[in-house]
Amino acid sequence: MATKCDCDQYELRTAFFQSFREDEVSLFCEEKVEKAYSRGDIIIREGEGIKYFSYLRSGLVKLYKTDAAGKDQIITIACPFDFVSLLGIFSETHHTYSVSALEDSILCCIDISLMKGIAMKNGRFSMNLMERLGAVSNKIIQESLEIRKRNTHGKVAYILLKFSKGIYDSLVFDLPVSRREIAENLGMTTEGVIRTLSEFRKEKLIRINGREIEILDDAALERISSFG
Amino acid sequence: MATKCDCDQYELRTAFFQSFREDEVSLFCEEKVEKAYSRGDIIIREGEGIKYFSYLRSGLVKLYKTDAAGKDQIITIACPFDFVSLLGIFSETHHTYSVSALEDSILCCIDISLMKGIAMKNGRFSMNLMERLGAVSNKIIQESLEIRKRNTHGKVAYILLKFSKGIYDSLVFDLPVSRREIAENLGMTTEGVIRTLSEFRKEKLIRINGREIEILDDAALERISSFG
DNA sequence: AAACGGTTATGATATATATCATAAAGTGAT
DNA sequence: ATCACTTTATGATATATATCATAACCGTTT
Repeated sequence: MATKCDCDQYELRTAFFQSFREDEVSLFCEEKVEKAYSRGDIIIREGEGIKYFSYLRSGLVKLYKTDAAGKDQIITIACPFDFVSLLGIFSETHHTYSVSALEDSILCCIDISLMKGIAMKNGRFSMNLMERLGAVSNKIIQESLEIRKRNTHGKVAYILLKFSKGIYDSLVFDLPVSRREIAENLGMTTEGVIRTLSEFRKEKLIRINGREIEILDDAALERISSFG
Repeated sequence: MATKCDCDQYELRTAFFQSFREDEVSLFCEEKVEKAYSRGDIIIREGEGIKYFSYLRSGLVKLYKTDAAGKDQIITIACPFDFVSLLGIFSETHHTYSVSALEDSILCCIDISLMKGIAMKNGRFSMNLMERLGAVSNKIIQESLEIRKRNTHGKVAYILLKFSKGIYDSLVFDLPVSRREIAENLGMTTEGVIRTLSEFRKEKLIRINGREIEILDDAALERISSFG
């Protein structure tokens, strides 16, 4: 499951680690491993010790928490080159959320103490990392506020537009999640999500075919998303 | 309004900047200013350019966003030694939220580029900062999830317990916020908050005298908070 | 003291949303 | 192919919550 790093160094340096010194790039690539997961695999379990700093190389994953009653709450859906490790990574010893694969995914993982070691010695890298981690955390906080202020119609319109514009960049796409998972992300019930999607379909805002969605009236969805 | 630094270095080094070198402590203290604000003062306006990195020395502030309709959404309430600057501080050029004083407050501010300069040169400090900023962002995300999963009774119980245990460490305290602000924090209506508080009063869970609250039945509130 | 604006408060009502029940369709395992 | 199980779907109903209306109260200004 784990293979040696095959990232080309160019990508590494531009996308993430512009601030690495040459010897650090080598060290990083030497130590980094890629791990492949299939759709549905659990990648990280809440409560596990933190071993790696990791980011998503390809695929799609969800970050979520499970409460005492066994109900899941999805924190966010992470796209390629998002960090799977959030900020807690340096202040916590154990994961505070679980991660699982929504699509077949490849993660790049590097030993957390090595990561800390490099950050400790290289302020520029540390800053770079802080900027990136900060942007991710910020995005999660913003999105959480955006969802909170909407009613059910606005929430569903919001997430459809997020998939269409933010993730797949297409008016037609396959939902990577079940209606239940959408509900867990939006703080709604599964039936509520299904019903709202059906209503959008009846109003000819979208076409539904199982998990395949086509946005028919983008402007109307935008209106519902920003109004509701 | 702005005065020179008078933090004693011991506090500085232990609470925040354990990792500073001696010359950095001097530089930091040389450049740092304290700013005093009165209850109600707006400290930072959403959209303003980021000039300072700052943390709360004393008092209580709220971080919030104002939407197009003029409605506020409170992101979090920050206590002394919380950072007022969240993670965006290094990835954004402008503030993405406003900050105002709930109580008379003193902020410690340091020029953002100086902060970046020190972080850039001192990896250990940078790591330390990242840990602290990470913990704050993490707390906000966690709290947002906690609030989201509760119904109105659970939400109000949750915030009462937060004030009692998390902030004032007392069963009797003065609410630092209006009912409207509680609503803005919990994603409820003002009337909903007032009504719920009245119900708690009628059920003898709390005593209300204006903004003064006394927790009478802590266990029941805990039950409502974790169940609802 | 009076007038004003905001906050707290409560009731009546409307509406949004969840819950419950049921069923069809899809999915994976044997 | 059949079975078990989950997901999607829809209707009926219950419930939670918001909205609207009104009023008392409080602090501030005139």
